[in-house]
Amino acid sequence: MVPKAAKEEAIQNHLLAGITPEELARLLPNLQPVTLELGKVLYESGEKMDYVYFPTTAIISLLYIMENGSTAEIGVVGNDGMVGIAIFMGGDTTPNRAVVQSAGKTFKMKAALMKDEFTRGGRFHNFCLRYTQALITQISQTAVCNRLHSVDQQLCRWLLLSHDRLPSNRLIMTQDLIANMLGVRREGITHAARRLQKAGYISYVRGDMTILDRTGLETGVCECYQVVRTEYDRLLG
Amino acid sequence: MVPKAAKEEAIQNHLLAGITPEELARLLPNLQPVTLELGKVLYESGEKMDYVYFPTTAIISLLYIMENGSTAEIGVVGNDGMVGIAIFMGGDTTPNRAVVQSAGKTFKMKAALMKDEFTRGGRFHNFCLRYTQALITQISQTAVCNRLHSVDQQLCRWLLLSHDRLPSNRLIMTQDLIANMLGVRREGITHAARRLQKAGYISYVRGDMTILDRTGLETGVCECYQVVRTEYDRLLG
DNA sequence: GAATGTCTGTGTGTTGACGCACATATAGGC
DNA sequence: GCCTATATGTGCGTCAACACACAGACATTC
Repeated sequence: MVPKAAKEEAIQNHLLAGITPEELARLLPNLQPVTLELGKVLYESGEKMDYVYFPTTAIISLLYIMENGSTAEIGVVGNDGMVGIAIFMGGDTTPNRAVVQSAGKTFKMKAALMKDEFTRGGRFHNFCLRYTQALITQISQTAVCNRLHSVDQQLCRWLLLSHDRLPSNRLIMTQDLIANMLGVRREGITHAARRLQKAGYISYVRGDMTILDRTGLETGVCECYQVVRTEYDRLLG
Repeated sequence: MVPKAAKEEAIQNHLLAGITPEELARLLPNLQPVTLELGKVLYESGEKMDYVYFPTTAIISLLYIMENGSTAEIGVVGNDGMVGIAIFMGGDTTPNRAVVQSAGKTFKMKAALMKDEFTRGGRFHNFCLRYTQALITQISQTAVCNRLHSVDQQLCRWLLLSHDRLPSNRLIMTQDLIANMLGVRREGITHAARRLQKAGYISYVRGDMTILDRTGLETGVCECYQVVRTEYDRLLG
């Protein structure tokens, strides 16, 4: 039996909300709710993926880890999508780490079941592919932004992308961790965050950040944010 | 009738070379050979794609164009892949421009025929998806490289990625154009290229560059190149 | 061979981000 | 309350890349 509450919770994830009732009915018994703590690693680079994850309130960051240990984020996944696209794309692994950026809930499903449902075709298949294209846009825009924009702009972009995937205005995260995500120095984030706080857009105390004025953040962001946002809406809206 | 010569030429493209004989036989009558000049734009950002392109000797660059006109490359496609993945991913467009970086030959095919063959499933379907995953890795690594590495390292990476997709050691391309691809200043490329020439790795005269010592370039490159190379081999090798 | 346009080399000053060092502030355990 | 670990603020020297300016080299055209 599938309790109705599980369905209500599952469709907080936009992909699960968008598929047909028949598809959802097939998937629901296989979706296991999991609560993820900050910092939990879902996949290690090159590691075979056993599960696909559909976040509802958690946010997952996709990171590349350099040989010297420095890191850079290539994309972020929340209730807009799924973690583990390599499972149906055919590669089974990626050279990235998937790590929990904001604690919360997800549903996980066995990789084999994911492949089965994907190969049935149908709307689920199409949704997975369209989501993948949206993710490609996000990664592309990260590349562009890393090349051409300032740390200030990138912090705004990152905060807005996170906020879009967050159930509240609070983000539990130290400046040191944000710096690791963006691949910049911790001091760089301190400077940028102070400016945003002085402007009244955010407030923060020791790893507890609150977004006070989204519109303000949007004035400080580069065009990259809107490009990604528009593309997600176009492909999955 | 499909002349045998056309088949010989088509399978210079690795995707076309890897699919089943039946699939190739179905596609061949629909593949039109096209010779592309340097600078030719295949798709504009947001423009509906009418054709998918399978390069054999040409190289296509995927660029993002900022509102202020500055540009940055997010990926490069040669005989290893195809241009126009948005056609089968379902989005039909992308926010990027596809422009010819190195003149040469491609085969093009109507978007509708591409979709038909893709939805048949089979090895072609799987190859398209695996190629897409490889491209994601390339874009991801571009993001990482843009964040963490020097112009010198990035030029080496770019030259090696291009050389892998080139039928010869010659690359017809001015420093100004390379700068636009990498999203850096022309002078930055001048400096980096001079160092590589002094080291004997390359030689160049007014937009005519020759790669003399690949192994040398590999000593100057960051790990990003090898990550991408390995992933292409794993997924499509 | 003169004129023009394009490509490459070089200099100067500026700036954004880095690396390092250390000061201050808060939370939590004992 | 004290201690320690962690988080944030700040200063300073360095450096890579930037913007701008212009000189020289080569190619093409007439």
